[in-house]
Amino acid sequence: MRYTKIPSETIRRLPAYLRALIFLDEKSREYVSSKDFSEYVHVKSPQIRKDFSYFGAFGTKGVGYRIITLIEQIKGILKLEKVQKTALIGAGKLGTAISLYPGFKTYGFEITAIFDNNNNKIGTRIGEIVVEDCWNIATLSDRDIRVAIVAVPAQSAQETADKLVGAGVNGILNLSPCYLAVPKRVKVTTIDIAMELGILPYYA
Amino acid sequence: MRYTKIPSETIRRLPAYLRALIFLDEKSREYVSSKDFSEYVHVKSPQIRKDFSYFGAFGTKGVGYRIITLIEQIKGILKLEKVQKTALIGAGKLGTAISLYPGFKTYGFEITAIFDNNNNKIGTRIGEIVVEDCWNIATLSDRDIRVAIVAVPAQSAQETADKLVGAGVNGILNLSPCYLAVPKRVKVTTIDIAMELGILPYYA
DNA sequence: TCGTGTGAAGCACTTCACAGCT
DNA sequence: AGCTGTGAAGTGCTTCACACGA
Repeated sequence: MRYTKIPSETIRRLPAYLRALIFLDEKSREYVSSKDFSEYVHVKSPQIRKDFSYFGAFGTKGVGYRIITLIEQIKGILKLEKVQKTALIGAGKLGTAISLYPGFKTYGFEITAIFDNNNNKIGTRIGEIVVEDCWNIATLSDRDIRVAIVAVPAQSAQETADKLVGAGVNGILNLSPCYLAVPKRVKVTTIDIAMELGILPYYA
Repeated sequence: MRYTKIPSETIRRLPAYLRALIFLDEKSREYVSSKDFSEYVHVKSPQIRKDFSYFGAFGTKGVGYRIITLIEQIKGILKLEKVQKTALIGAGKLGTAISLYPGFKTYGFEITAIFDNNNNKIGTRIGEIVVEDCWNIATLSDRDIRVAIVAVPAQSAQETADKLVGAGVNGILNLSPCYLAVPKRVKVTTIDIAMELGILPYYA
């Protein structure tokens, strides 16, 4: 099956797989079977085997999958082998919280630039990074930054996205509760915390 | 089709539909056609009609759907008619940012209690709410709070979830990068910002 | 014996296309 | 003429079940 297109649903599961695999690797485990792994990621075992089979067979029958090999494979598919420099736009409460969140390096992301509109914030430090004026976003193309996190108020989100697109960014994680219009070459993922809350009462 | 089970994929789209409908309502629009609405929510028009048909036919042929009626229908299905009191656990940077986020009331959520472990934070105010000790989580059952947002470090997330479950909470929005084990009656939605970033390079 | 790898079957959601109402 | 509502067809993901290898 190595040459078959990987289903998008499989791709969606890969980051969760990766997180669990890194966790297992840190526990010094060498192999994991699809049945055991199922407990960690809450995906049924035939699904896991099917998913792994899409990127080539390399499990050992009777034993399971080698964890380091899986990590390498998944990082390869998701293009996370090398560190991805990431920009953060918005140095408000949410932006600051995010910039200090340690989980990014699990996936190879590193926030290397922070931008804000507010003159009171420009020039201050968050962690070790000096907050820059949003007009500097245009310089991202020269700084090898292709991924950005947008944590600005909804009314300035589209304007920010336009600047990012102009600077050659091709992946945006949007934390504003609004849709962003971007060219097809740019992938946007929007997380609206309030909207995610919205489905809970239905299931309760 | 009124009596058919609504597909879970349709349910997932409803919060986004609701957000767009409220936006249109605020613009004083009365009707919207599936074709127009498609532009706002980026779902194809036959899909929108299908989705709406699951909760009973009430569009007007040649005209479209009455926006207020749609809002009522969707709020009814998602059980968002009345205000949902919501607890926030974790008064750190992320928790504070969330508590000040104005978007919750769009969906009828209102944060009415905040908890933290840190003695320096207990007793202080965030907005108008006094931060309580986490041991008080047990009192939620008497306070008509059934939904909670978990914004604590990963290592204390499971412990927090256990307390919430014990207090009768049946919906948890988990912002920690870890899986929470809960009884079947409890619905958990986990948002891991770093993990969401993880799929961007693949598409870029 | 245990666990992978995979064709085939099953299932669920999406898209189509058009009848029918306004 | 315009747009809804919906069976039917299409599509793609999930699950099954078992042959095969360690």
